[in-house]
Amino acid sequence: VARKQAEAPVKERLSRERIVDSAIALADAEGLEAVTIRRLAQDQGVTPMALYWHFKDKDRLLEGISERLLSLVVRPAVADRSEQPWYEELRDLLAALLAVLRTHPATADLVQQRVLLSEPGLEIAEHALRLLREAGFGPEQAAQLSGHALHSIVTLVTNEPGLMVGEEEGLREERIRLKRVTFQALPPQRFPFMLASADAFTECGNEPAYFDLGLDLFIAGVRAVAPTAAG
Amino acid sequence: VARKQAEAPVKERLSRERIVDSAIALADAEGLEAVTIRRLAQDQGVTPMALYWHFKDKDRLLEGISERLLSLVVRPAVADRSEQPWYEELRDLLAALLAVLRTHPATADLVQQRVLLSEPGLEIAEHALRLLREAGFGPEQAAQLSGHALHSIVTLVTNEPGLMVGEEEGLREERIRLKRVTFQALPPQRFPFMLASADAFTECGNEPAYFDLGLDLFIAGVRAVAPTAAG
DNA sequence: ACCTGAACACCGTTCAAGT
DNA sequence: ACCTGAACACCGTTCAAGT
Repeated sequence: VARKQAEAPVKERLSRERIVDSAIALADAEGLEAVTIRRLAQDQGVTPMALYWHFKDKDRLLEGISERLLSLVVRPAVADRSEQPWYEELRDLLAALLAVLRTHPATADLVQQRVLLSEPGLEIAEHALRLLREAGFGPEQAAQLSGHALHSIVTLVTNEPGLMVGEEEGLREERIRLKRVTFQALPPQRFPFMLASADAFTECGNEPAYFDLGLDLFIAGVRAVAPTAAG
Repeated sequence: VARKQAEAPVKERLSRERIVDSAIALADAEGLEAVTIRRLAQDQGVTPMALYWHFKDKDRLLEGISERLLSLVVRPAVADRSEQPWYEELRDLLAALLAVLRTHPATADLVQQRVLLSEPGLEIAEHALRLLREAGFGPEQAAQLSGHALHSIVTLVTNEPGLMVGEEEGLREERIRLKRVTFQALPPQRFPFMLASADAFTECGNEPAYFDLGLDLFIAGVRAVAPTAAG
């Protein structure tokens, strides 16, 4: 049997799994725009066209990434309704998704656009729909709200202030400083509230509070527009 | 003075305004991915590098598009608080933004990422912040919620079911039909709720209701998490 | 001030061919 | 079954040069 090489470009066999693995790692390290067919091939020590044997085209590869990440989501168990209302289970479901996406922020947008194209994504959607129907929403509203739920989570991850995936070491502080300076240069009489919030736009002071407010906002909204008094 | 040509590639002078005009028109017609430096140059009957005189790089051009669209937003007048609560004015503000973005759905994501980089964008943000502060939120929460507000609007526009920018004439029906078939092929015992919502995922039955629910959801959420009893 | 020409370093993808 | 080589039609961008 072939011995595993010690150094960088490990040359086992290529496979869908290996490609998706390295694609996610690359996105985490350098951002989604670094994930190109040619770059992945290079990292695997292989010709770009080799990837086309395993994926029809780049879009299918991105689908593969999305599927993998969604499969990592640990959905909450179906709760006993006498112990936990629908909106708490919904919050747990969204929190589970949030936990995965926070680990791979660069891929969040990717996942969002492809949830309904993979089994694990469909299962999450089905779960959300079930809870929303329980809340009294019709099929159309439940569909729309499940989409908004997903999008709220993605927004939280991708728009966290001060976060920027695939950034050079040490550049972060400089970028934040520069952004802060830009904001503070705004005319105070015209933009007093922007100035007051300048810090909050440039850096996330309190991560747990940030994510909690995001989840609360969505859950509170759904409960408020829910038809049943149960909400 | 030079007479205006009747036929397609109108050859007046190039300018930032003309470039932005044609970029928006192109995005509307064929989607944002069609908006390339080279394509824009070709449509203007000019060399690609000609554009670099007017814009430092493509990112600045996209900023120009964003600024233009945000300048089209007609913000509501500052209301008398005894007649209109803060959340109604906020809803009007978001509805004004929504109206513009619905006209150019392909550019919605673009605008979202660049609001704080243009004067008109900053004015909209300032307006939203003022209302949120009135509601009792602190600078950090107001900043975060203004971001969510914007993102909710963009989501509504870009994720409207059945909508897809820059699509060939007549391909829409075929694509929707195919999507519907895919959904209906799901195993009914595992995805009963997905099946029940299949139509809602593929096509928007009721546009006004769709947009109203989206706005209601956000406004209700903000009111619910607002610190003051006034909400 | 405004635009061109030629070149560079990238993309995704096809197609025929190798083993 | 799995991968390579060569080619095509695209990108954004730089740099020197023209008028």
